[in-house]
Amino acid sequence: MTRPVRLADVAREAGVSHGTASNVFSRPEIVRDEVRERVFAAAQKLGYAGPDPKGRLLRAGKVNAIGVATAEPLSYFFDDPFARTVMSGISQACDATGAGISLVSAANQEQLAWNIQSALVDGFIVFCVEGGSRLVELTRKRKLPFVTLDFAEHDETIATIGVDDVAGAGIAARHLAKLGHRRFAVLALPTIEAGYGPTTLERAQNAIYSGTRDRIRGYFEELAAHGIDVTAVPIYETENDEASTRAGMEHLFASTELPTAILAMSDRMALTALEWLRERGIDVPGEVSVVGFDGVPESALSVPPLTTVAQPIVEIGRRAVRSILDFDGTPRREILDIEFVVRGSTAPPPAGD
Amino acid sequence: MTRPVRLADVAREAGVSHGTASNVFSRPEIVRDEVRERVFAAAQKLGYAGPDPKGRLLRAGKVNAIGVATAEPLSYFFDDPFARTVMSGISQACDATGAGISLVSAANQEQLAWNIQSALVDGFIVFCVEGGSRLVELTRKRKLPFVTLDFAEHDETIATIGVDDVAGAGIAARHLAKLGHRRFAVLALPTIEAGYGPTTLERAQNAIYSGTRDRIRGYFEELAAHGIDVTAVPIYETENDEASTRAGMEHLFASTELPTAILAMSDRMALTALEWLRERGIDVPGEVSVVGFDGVPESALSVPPLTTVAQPIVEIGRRAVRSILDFDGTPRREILDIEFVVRGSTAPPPAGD
DNA sequence: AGCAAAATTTGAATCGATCCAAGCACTATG
DNA sequence: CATAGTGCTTGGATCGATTCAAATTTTGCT
Repeated sequence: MTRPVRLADVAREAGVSHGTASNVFSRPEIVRDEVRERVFAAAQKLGYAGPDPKGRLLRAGKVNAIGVATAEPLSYFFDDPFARTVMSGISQACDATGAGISLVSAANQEQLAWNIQSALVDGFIVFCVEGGSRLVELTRKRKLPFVTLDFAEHDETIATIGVDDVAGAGIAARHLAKLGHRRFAVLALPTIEAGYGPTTLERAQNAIYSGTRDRIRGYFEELAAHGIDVTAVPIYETENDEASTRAGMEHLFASTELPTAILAMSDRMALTALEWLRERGIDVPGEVSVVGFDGVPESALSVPPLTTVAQPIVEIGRRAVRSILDFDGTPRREILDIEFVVRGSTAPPPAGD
Repeated sequence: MTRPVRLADVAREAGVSHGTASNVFSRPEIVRDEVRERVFAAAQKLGYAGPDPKGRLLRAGKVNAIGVATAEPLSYFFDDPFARTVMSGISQACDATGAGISLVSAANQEQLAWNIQSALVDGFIVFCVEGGSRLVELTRKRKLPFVTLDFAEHDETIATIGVDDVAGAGIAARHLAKLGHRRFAVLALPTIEAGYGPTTLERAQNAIYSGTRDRIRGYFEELAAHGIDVTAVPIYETENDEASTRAGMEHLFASTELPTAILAMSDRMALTALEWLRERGIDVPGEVSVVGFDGVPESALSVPPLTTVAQPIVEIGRRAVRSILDFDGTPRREILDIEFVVRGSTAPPPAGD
């Protein structure tokens, strides 16, 4: 555990200047063969690990890595189906340019702020699922290029990539309404900082997360347009995980007026709902229809396969990387097309309903 | 797009030394209130983004990030179920200590070497699935703490965390043999650099990947012990992806002697096999039994749920991080216990078989 | 006011490399 | 033999911060 060998040590050992020693490693072709050998031999002898990237970095300026930040725990990137799929796209784009990926997150707020401040990256891709705006502020302070995902706050100074949530939610609601459904229930993404439980339309419309707000708006405008009594539609706000979604299903199916159609704001919730219904022997789509949102790969594999509002998730990831790498000083806002994918989880309501 | 503001600029603007300016940001409590305010004001005025981590890094020495390396494309971390689960464990341990995660990989060999050399990390966790030993050599050159996963080469100078592959594979084979199976087939992990197709026992026993070698050994020692004609057991080597596994199933089920038991060296292959069998209406476990290896979360969710040799995958990830963070100069080799999980994909062979 | 102790501030040194203008050695040319 | 040209090497400057011993200012006390 001795002091590590520096380039200067190697240079001294080889009897050359540090400039030449540096050249041996970074542009070997410009130094004389004999000298190069001598330096390599010295490096070998001293056990030199090669130019330390920490030193190089300061001079070079570029880290060659993209930071991906979220306010969730780090495992979010590997556990959440949507995040995972975006990361796939990010990976593809990074592989294509040889860039690395730095995952930045933390268990608590203070640590998160520090991690964002000290992350060695060339730019950030920010997942705005929770604690979005605070995270964005933290990131903005770094004065590096960054792009937000799912951050629909209309701020022209912030680059973002997303889809038209209002339109997407609208299509989902219209699909079910046209099939003849009249009794709806909504599984909503978080509207406030933390916690889950039944909520009201008014509260949902004032959600601090714009994605939640927009999807709510899309659902309800369309339902209203089809003459549904919007005030009677129960909304259950989850934390987009299994436990709170199951609690939501319990709640929605404990009422006297059972819903025949469920609008889930994420595939993750929709898939959990499907599972919950199957466990109780409630037939999907015979008795209840379910529509998801996102279009994660898993949605095609469930039984029955999920009807959902598919975002071009991988493409979102790819573009996010391009957006950082090609940043020209002016933040871009990209709205990508959604595709409504009708699969096996939706059908007309049971006869008589 | 002007030259970024440095701490020295702020110091000059505020009329203090750069030493004091530095203290304002890193130990604000030791500078006089009035001065602190003055420096903050100067920073504000100049649009200073805060101390640049690139500069700090050189002095501090520690990056506070763990590198995770593989020779696969970056998306491997998000697409492969085993990798994903290990990453979950790594995430947990990193969150617990506030460390970040740097994903290091590359599409081609040259780029990979460069990325390993220049990764800004405090240590490496190396996934040795493919190109293991080359990757290990590259990593070793950095002279940073590192730990390999799934690298059973018996080299005392290399830290590793894994399971007893021979024993695990043995249990799987014994389970099937005891159920009465006599006609086996093996879906093997890669034995050589690239490519897939039918292979021989001899070639598999000389696989360049020790994990493959050990599992083969475990399977065949146990089968031989149960009086099975080991030379008649077909082995198909895949690339552990869907396409090559499907090709393997086609091959194995094109023969005249249909197998009643499939030993898959990974859950990923086993799950694909299950799917392939279902598509063809071949009943599992009625007509064919399948045993996987790994114990990824998905294995519990398939229909039927998969009988498999479960590694403590998340724990492997957690320990890998601890192994880097607590590195004391001597590489540790940890062998964790496996657990054989019997689920619904195995049963006695059809009567008369 | 005078002096010691405590609290701040200073500025040079350091972290580990890369870059580049200038210098040197050697060869080719008139 | 002087001159220009080519090819390699040198060493100082720089990247952006932190650190720490020494200098300075402030505070506390008589």
